[in-house]
Amino acid sequence: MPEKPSLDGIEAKWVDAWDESGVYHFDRSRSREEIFSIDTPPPTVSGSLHIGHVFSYTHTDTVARFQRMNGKAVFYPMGWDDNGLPTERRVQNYYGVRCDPSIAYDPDFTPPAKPDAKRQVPISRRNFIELCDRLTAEDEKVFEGIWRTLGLSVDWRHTYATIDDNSRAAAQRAFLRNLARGEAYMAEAPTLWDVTFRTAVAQAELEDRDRPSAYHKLAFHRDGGEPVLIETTRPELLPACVALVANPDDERYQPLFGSTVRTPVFGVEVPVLAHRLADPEKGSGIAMICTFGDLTDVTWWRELQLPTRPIVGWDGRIVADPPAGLESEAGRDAYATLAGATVHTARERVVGLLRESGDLIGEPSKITHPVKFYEKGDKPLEIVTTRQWYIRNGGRDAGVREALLERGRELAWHPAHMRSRYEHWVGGLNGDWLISRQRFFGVPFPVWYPLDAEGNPRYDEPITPAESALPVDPSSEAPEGYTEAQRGVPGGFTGDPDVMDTWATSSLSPQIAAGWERDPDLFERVFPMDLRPQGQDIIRTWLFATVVRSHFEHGSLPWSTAGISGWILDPDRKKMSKSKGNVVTPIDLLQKYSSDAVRYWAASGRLGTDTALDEGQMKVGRRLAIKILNASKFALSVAGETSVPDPAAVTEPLDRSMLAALADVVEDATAAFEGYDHTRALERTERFFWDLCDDYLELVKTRAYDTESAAGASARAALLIALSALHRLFAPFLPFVADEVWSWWQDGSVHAAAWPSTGEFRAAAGDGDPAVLTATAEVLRAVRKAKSEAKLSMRAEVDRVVVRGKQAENAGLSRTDIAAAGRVGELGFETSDDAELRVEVSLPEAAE
RNA sequence: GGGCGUGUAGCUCAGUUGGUCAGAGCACCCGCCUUACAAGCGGGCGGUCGGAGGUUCGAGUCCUCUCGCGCCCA
Repeated sequence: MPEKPSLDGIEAKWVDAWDESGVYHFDRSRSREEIFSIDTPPPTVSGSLHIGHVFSYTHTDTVARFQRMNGKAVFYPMGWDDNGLPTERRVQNYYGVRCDPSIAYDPDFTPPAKPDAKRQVPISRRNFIELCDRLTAEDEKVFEGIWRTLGLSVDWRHTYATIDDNSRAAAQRAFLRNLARGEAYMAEAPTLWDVTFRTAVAQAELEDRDRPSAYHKLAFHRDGGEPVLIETTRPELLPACVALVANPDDERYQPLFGSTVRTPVFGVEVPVLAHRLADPEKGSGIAMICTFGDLTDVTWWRELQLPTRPIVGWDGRIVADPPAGLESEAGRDAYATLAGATVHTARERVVGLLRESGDLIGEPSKITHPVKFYEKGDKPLEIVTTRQWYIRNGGRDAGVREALLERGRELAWHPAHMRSRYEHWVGGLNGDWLISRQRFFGVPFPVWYPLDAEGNPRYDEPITPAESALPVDPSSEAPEGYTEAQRGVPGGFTGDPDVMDTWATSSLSPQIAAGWERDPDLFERVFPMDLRPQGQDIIRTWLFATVVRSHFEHGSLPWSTAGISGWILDPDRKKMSKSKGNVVTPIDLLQKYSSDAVRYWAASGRLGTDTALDEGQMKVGRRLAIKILNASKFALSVAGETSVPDPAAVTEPLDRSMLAALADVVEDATAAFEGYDHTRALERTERFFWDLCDDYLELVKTRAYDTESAAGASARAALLIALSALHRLFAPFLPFVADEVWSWWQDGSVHAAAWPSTGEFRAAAGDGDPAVLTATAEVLRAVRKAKSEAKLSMRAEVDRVVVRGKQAENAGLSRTDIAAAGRVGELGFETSDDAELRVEVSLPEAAE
């Protein structure tokens, strides 16, 4: 026990000690009932950890530590999400390379010594992935160091990365099984498309942003009648117009239904149709349908069975050839002026053409409206018809949707109201999950296509590998029965060029961590997992996708409980996010206040509750940690460092009272943890501890020094029992200081000790009544108050104290302690019917 | 526009199923070197619970409306 306990260096000391002792190692010999498994969120390693990570990962760690002490073997792995676009960018910049899937693998490749971002060296996908592996391995070390410093009780032998061999194999295996069962399919369909990244994006990655735009009023012509006026924000899509549409109940347009009109400038004849989604209140009540301006166009196109006349290409530019149906010479000439232009330029040109022809009615009226963006993109999404892979998710199938909603109801949510986010998302899906991305760094689809005699891929006859061959890279490996020489030649084969969406891999995190099909023994023991901790922002993505995969593959939930952490708000109560630039990194805070202190702040935030970054709370945590050091040192120095206190020695009513109160705290804290309310467990423990220091410790100080009497032995035994409980109760929250003080008088780590059981303390408390301590402390407080008001030292003598009221008897049970702690000469107790305890304090004449 | 959440002392937050529920910590003020802790200890000031109705013997605690804030979805 140190002379002057301190928090300095406590993190390094215990991080090393825990690593050496392996106290957090998962014991895989235990059966499923004795295991608590956690599907830890894999943080994105291409970014940096921020204080929000510390917040939610601390929540999980308190649960892990509680469960471990509660007798469970805790399976607590850590993953790194290095798969996807953010890493792709980071590797490009870091090494000065870029991925070109057409290049062959070079086993001897070394990256440029001096990376030049402007002259990136093209390399094969396999080389690129190797660099990703190399860089992320370094990044992961940094992350692991921070997590260890924070005190996460992860078993560092169980880590995975979403791009490593096991993850790629798992993602490909799951996909092949989805494919075999018909849960995955390829389709050529209108797809939301980011023109910057030139990739498809999924519904879950969309984001609405308000953008300035303008309604343009256009005149469509018809033979022998007034022109039909429509309003559109996208006049450049006029050549892609396939119909006009109005609401079937709209009397203004009923006469036109079934007739045709001609588009201005381009002179294409299109039908006027009726559809319920046409809003009579919007604009003129009649709209043009283009292929494709927005998702409503896609609905109309599908339901009204309209032709496809796309004009926007993968690069976001107007394609060279005019669409079918645009046949007039004037129309083709007009179109020629648009070919190759960006959407923006095309709009200006079409408006110009409309002005010339007189078909633009009035001036465009400016508006602001929400436009769909890829969440990582900065140009509006276009809709392009492409061939993509999908996984069914209930977006087009009521049966699957209902089954997934039922899974959501099976899951225990903390807090419970988070379930509604899941339900709304699942209920609002409007299509299946698009999982293919036209990117390089990700898990490739394990699929090849035979080429016919003309060299065209036979998409309907995909070639798949055996599961034992996984992971495969179809861009650098030939399928079974083919040689590399047959790649890309007629009669040969071609690899699927796409990679899977990151979520298609991370949605398998429980399977990846649990050794699905790789370590069946482990899988049996930990899956389905107990807890999925995560943020509320990714319920619709990560949580939902994980449920989908598990539902199809295992016919079960992937875990029984979801614990959803809230946001971290900056001091101005704004959500902390990279894009807002208000992100705080944790390192400085950990150093300034200590890891325990930062954890204290984090643990003060309940699941699902947004919490402000509050250094004041960290200060409080630091003080608590220091107080635990000091109080423990004091108690141990008075009571001796006997590691096995004798409950039978606790005979004094005050001591038994304290232990009875402690038993209540243990009961409460245990129940709170079991209900995923870690904050309540902390609050109860902390409250008890401060009261113990302020009142009980002061009351028994003198008595505890008395080594002659049974009363002294009673105090010392009670102190040790309380200390033993408190060290363990604080362990999930303040693991460093808890193990430090535990080590002063106990063998082994507190983190391997048994969680305090209520019975243990009820037995020691015997007939103890918490009211005794409460009443006694109240008397002591009254004495202090009198001294404080008289501006006296707490050591000042008191002539006489008289206590009256119902509780006087309780307080009287510890009269010698009151006399000693308050330095009271004469002490009188009068039990009366007064509910209130009244304390009269007579100070020496001189002081009054 | 819809959904979910939230609004309690200057600040950060507790307040189970309606009846000592008006609390804690921080901050502030006044004291105290009391041999575990002065990065300590003791004491005190401070809000009628966003607003308006309603149910009830009784409502931060239930209902309705309303205002503000956050997030998600349109």
